[in-house]
Amino acid sequence: MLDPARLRSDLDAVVARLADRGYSFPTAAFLALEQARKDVQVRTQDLQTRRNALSKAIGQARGKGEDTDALMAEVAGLGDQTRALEGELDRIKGELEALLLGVPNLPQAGVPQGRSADDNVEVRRVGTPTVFDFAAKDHADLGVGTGLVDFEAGVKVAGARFTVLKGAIARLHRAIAQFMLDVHTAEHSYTEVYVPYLVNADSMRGTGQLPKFEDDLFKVPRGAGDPPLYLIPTAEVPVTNLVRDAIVAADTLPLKFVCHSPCFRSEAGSYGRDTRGMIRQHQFDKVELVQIVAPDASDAALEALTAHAETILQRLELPYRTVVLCTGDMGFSAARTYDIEVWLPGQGAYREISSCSNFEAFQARRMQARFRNAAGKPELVHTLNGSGLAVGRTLVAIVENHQRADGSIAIPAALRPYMGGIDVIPAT
RNA sequence: GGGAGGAUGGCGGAGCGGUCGAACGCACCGGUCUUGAAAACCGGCAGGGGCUCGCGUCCCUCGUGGGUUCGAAUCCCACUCCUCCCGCCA
Repeated sequence: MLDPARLRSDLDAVVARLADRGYSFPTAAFLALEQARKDVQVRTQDLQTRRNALSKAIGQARGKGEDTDALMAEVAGLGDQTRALEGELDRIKGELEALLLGVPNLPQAGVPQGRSADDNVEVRRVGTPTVFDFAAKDHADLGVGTGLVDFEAGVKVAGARFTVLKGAIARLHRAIAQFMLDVHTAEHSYTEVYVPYLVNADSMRGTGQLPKFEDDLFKVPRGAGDPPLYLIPTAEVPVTNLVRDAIVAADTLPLKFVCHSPCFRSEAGSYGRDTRGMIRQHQFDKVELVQIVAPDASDAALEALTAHAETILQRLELPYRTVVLCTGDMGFSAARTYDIEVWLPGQGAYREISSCSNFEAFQARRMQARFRNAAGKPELVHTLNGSGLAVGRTLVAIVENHQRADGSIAIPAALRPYMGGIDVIPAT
């Protein structure tokens, strides 16, 4: 959520910056609501003041044994009037909040101007696209070729966009996650956390998935009277919400968490896209990096977090590039985002394998996540997160980049300790 | 699932329906004292919001939501969560 004070004091600049990312701020509706809010709030508070003063006077008079009939007559009806106006104020504030919850974050200064992914700017490229002296296959063919990736079983058990892994490929999947966790905890000093995979609506609202993107989520209804839960689309949600409604001590910052979890996405609206293979699944694993930092530290933290994610690709000998997303391609809650794209020979393209963002105070304001600053006053923290990395897509990248002419797959050296020492997954 | 108790500021913990946003203690901050520190003493110290150039001032918040009342931390109802006991399951 944007800072309401800034919206009031600097509306034109905010509207202009939102337009840069293709969002049209409902200025007229906002101004009308804001005017109504101000008007009703002042009247409400005025009534409350009078009611409180008279009530207090009644108490004092009673204490002295004086007659209170005159005061009682004066206050008669004030309570009802006040309650009516309070209800009106609540309604207006609710509308205002609903409006603001639908407004995306402001891009940082320096984020390139653009409308789509075509306008993203490459900031570095590491390694070179893998070349083969044989006809390379994509991961779907390779996986089926090993007999260890079973797309049909996934469809039978659950449906489209679900996949079953077996044997050495299932182990490779596990090895990738273990490796990432070990690197981030041991070398990058993140604290590993295990969290719920079903969360409540407050958590989804805190990180920005609700109210606007409910269609992207799997919603789990419960018994009558119990509110629904939601399957997490990323560990970002439960992990970042650890600091919701909290005031943390300044000396505990930065908080750095790493979390391996499954992620569930409805993929509504992506029909027909990436239907082949396991690039886009309803369920996939991800190792997520989350940082909670002081505001003045968030820019540097984004660079560091992105580098932590890139380390994994380097260790796995995978070529990649890092791009900064343009204003028009950024996610709803982000102020600045780097996407890390791994080279996929099967597609002959770089494909997203990690997205690292600084949300500044956008999520913190929704969550009321604060720290006690040097002045001793609560102040909103900044939140960041990034994939470090998506496990399923890393599996795809390894299979495709480390394939051999006979259809077997070489295991990168970094993963062999996690694979019981084997260095190749043979084709059947 | 059954029963009992509880929820108050960063923490602990008081609070006959009326000067209670809340005693007291701890923690924290500032000061006096001290070579420095500790101790002692003095003072400060919840969050959010409105109006105001500012000094200020007003409103809301004692788990959440309703209700009673001129007035609710305090009374009533519902809900949530926590603790303990019994049962059940892992």
